[in-house]
Formats: sequence, C-alpha cells, structure tokens
Amino acid sequence: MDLIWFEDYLALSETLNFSKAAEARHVTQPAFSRRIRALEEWVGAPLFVRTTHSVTLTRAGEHFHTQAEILTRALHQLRRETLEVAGRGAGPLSIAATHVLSFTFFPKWVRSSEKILALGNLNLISDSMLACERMMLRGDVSFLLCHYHRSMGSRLDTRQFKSIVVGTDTLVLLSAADGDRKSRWSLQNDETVPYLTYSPQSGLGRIVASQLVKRDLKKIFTSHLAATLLSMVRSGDGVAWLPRTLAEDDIAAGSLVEAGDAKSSVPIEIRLFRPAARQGQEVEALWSAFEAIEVG
Amino acid sequence: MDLIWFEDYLALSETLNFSKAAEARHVTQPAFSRRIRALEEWVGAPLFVRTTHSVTLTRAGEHFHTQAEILTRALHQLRRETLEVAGRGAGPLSIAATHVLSFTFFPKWVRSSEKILALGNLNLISDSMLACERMMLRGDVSFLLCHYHRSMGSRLDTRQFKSIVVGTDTLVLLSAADGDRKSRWSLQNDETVPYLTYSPQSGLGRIVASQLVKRDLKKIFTSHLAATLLSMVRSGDGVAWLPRTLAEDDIAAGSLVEAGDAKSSVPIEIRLFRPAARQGQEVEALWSAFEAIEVG
DNA sequence: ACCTCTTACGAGACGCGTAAAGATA
DNA sequence: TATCTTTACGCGTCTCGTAAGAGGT
Repeated sequence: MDLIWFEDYLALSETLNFSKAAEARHVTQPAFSRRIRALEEWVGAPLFVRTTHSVTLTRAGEHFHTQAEILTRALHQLRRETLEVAGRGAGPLSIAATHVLSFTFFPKWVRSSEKILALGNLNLISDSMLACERMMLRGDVSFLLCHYHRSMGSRLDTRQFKSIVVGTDTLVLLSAADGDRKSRWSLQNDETVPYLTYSPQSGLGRIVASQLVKRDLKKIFTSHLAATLLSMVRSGDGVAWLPRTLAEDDIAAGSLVEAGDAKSSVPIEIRLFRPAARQGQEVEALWSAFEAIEVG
Repeated sequence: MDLIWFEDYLALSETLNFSKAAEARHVTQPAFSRRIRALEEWVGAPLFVRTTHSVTLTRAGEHFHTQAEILTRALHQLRRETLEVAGRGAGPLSIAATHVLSFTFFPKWVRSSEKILALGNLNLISDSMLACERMMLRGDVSFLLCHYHRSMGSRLDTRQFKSIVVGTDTLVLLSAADGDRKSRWSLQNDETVPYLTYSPQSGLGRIVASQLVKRDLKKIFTSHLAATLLSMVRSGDGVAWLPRTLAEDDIAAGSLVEAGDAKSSVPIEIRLFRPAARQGQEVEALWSAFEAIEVG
C-alpha cells in the first residue's frame, strides 16, 4: 500500500473525473487510472463505478472516504512531529489564509498578540479558499484563516476540524462614486448593472452565491481576487460585493459608496480553523495564543 | 511512503536487530536495511542508531512508535471494513486464542451464549501468546483470548487495547500420582525434581516466570504447549505448572496430584482483549455479546 | 576471528508516458 | 462524433538477492 494511492483516491473522489484528478496529481491519466486500480486491488473491492461519462463512489468507496482523509493527514502529521522531535524540522508552522485576508486582516491580527510571533517563525501561505481547504485537508498547513458564513458550506468537516471566530467583517455591495458621492451605478434604475463577481473557488464567492439574492445584475467579469474586483470597482467598471475591511479607506474617502440597500450587506465572520485532533506541541501552543485573542 | 515500511519499522523496533527483523519480514537483510533507510528518508530523520553490535531507537524513533502502531492497524482495519461494506469481505471475524484455551475454555465459552455463533462465522486462530499478541497488534485478528495475570506484562498497551475477564483458572504444580494417589515427585525431598517448563513466548510461561518463586527444580524440558507438558507430566517425567482447567479430568481421576503446597498455585484470569478504538459493526456486536457473558 | 550492518552490482519487476482502442452519450 | 477510460507497448527506474566490504567486540 502506497500513501500516494490514498492521495490519488482523495483527488479522484473530489473531482470524480480521472483526467482532472490525474492532472491535479501531476501524472498522466492512464498512470493515474492504474494507481486507482492498484488501490482497489489492495482494498479488495472497487471504490469507484466507472461509466463512460461519469465516475461515482461505490458504497465501499464512500465508507473509505472519511478514514482515508484522516489517515492521510495523520501520516503527514506523524512525519512532521517526528521531524520536530528529531530537532531538525522545527520547520516553520504554516498557516493558510485567503488572499484578501493575508494583507488586510492577518497583519493586524498577528501583531495584536506579542505571543504569536514569539512562538517561532510562522509561514503564511495565501491562496484561494479552495486551495487553502485542500492544503488543510492534506495537512500541509496547520491553520486556515478565512472569511466564513454558516451558509457557505465548507470542505472542513466539523468532526475533523474546529474553529474560532477571530474577527468580523461585512460584505457590502460597492460602486464607484460620482462627484457628489452618489453611486455611479444604482440598483433602483431599470438599467442592468454591470456586476463583478467571484469565481467559485473563492470563499467570498461561495458566501455571495449562497447568501445574496441574485438581482438584475449582469456579470461582466469574474475573479477569485477581491483586490482585483476592488480595483475594477474603483475604476467604475461595475459593482461588486467586497469585504468592508478591504474597502474601508475608499469608503472613508468617499470614492466608493454602497450601491445597494441595507439588505445588500451581509455580516460575516473571520474564522481560524485547525484540525480537531491533538496536534504537535508548537501547534497547540500557537492555538492557545490564538484563543487568547478570540473575538466572540 | 509505503505501508511495508511501517511494518518493517515495527518489526525492527521490536527485535532491535536488522537480521532478525529481516527474517521476520521475509526479506534478505540488505533489502530490509534499505527499506528502513527509505522510511528514515521519508520521515527526514534517523529513527534508529546503529552501532556495530546494537540497534536502538532515537528519540524521534520512539516518538514514531505509538502512532506507527496505531496507524498501521487503522490502515488494515479500514481495508477490512471497506471490504465488509462492499459485501465481499463479510470475511469471518478472527479471534486469536492461546493453544491451550482454544480446546479447553474456548468451546464451552462460545457455546455459553447462543448469540455469539449467531453473529456469523467466527474464525479461531490458535498460536503462542507472543504470536497472538503480534496478530493483535497488526490488526490481523479482532480479539485475543488468553490467560492473564497482572504481573505478566503484555505488549498490548492499555491505551490501545481493552479487555474483560471471561473466566478464571488456577495454575497448579502437578505431578503424576503413584498407585496410592501420592505425588510421584515431592518438593519436600532433597532430590532435585525434574521440571517441565514453558518457553518464553508462551503466556503461561510468562506468568510462571513472573509469579512463581524459583525452587530447587531442574529444568529438563521446555515447550510452549501446555498440552505437551501435561502429557509428559502424565508419563511421570516431572512436574509442571498447569492450568487446572486443562488437567481437571486427570485430577478428578486421581492420575495427577498437586506436587507443591498451597502457595504453589496461582489464581489467574482468562481475559478477552480487543482494540480500544471503535471497530466495525460486526466486531462491536460481537463484543457486546461477549460482555453479556462477562464473569466479573 | 566473529558478528552485524552497509555498499556494490547484475537481474527482474514494476510504473511511467505515449499511442491506440473501446465504450457510451 | 466527441469525450472519457482502459489496454498495449517500449523504456527507464527501483528494489530485490547475492556477494563483498567495513566497523567493532
């Protein structure tokens, strides 16, 4: 049994598409197919049902899933912990954060407790929500900092991961302002408003999709970066839901104004996730420090 | 990372001898050595310190141990459970029992509850205590039935395994009887009494070694099978500590008699062990049935 | 000298990628 | 026909076992 088989399995169970999963695992599709087959032979039962145009999990495959995730992570954790004990790998702890939080919330937050930086160097990895979740699931990072709303859904099972609220934010529908601080775009008008939106792998995109009623907006641009949307909103290209923390300077300056009514804004949380299982000494120490500055 | 590396590691950490461990793993010693090295490279730190005539665990190696055992077992369990879900592997549950219990205690015990056999076929594997413990640790069997005394020591860590008492027994020093039901051998005499004993891999051997004071006995024969010792005691070849349940017919018939004083007999338990972690549905059902006929 | 682990080397097995084939909408 | 997976095949790599080497007691 090879660990890569488990990782292959997890990739395939996510995409349910051999070609996509093979690409994600950086092997050719036939090689990937063979490796899945090898796993199934090791288990002794098929885990996927292949029809020509769809792949689904068998009941056995579904049963395999939870434990496979847990065990894969446990194996990586064991390796890291052992390295730590050996004295070598006091390797920097990694924290994943979504792009926007990494330059807005994160710097202030981490400076708010002198303990945190004192605990050794911390490695910040910033990526899209989807990529961050994957890193978390693989055990590549110890923490995940992201925007959160209960309706958004998460790949991080609450049995396997726990979280605390470390900050709050608001998603507001913003538009560039005219000279007189009036919104350039208005939802009251009949004209369809050009709308800048998030791609699905973005966490904010998931919140917007799950929470905000689709109005008469015309999607003209998609990005997973809130900063990109902000920049385009500034230029007057359209409206977008942006976290207030990101746009607060522009709002204060009057260059951006709310384009929607009160119901258009959504309070959201900034949460820090970690694996529920007991982690190494360093991780637990850092978690305690984080808990000490927990918000709500 | 390959699962065999973990199993290699566990074998080596037990013997602390590359050649012996290699033999146990059915590979040549150089191949085994390379595989250990591969594991160490995967981890990123040495797990063993090799001096020319001894192998010991590094601190990292020690840290690795507990989790390695748990994870290896979890992997095997996951495989079995998945097979079970697939419907194929409703493979018989296996229970390991020491040789003597497999034909004395086990048959009566398992018949004492009609539930047990109703729960599907049960596969009894009987071997020496040491081999049984190893099967348990590897996850090859779901239960272990063995004689137990608190002083005997066990490889089955109480954090990873739990047990219940399912019966009691007594170790008594027995000898063949003369015509008049007197012991053929007597410890009162000055003559050194020929002594039949258990090899160390036997569970009873461990109890005897840990518990019973060494007297003026001359070891003339060693076996890990109580039945063999019984047979030799019958023939008058010497004395041996035997479980009363094994010898009860001979004692009742008067052909075997106690050769020692009251202090020579030791009450022992018959215990059933299982992994502490939650197991598959079938295992848990069977455990419940076993608990229902627990002795106390 | 003897015991134990590591290194060297040739043979075989195994997994990879490319390319073609099979299967279903 | 288009899309997705499996099969076929040549090739490189990796691991094995044998045999020699190195390091201590």
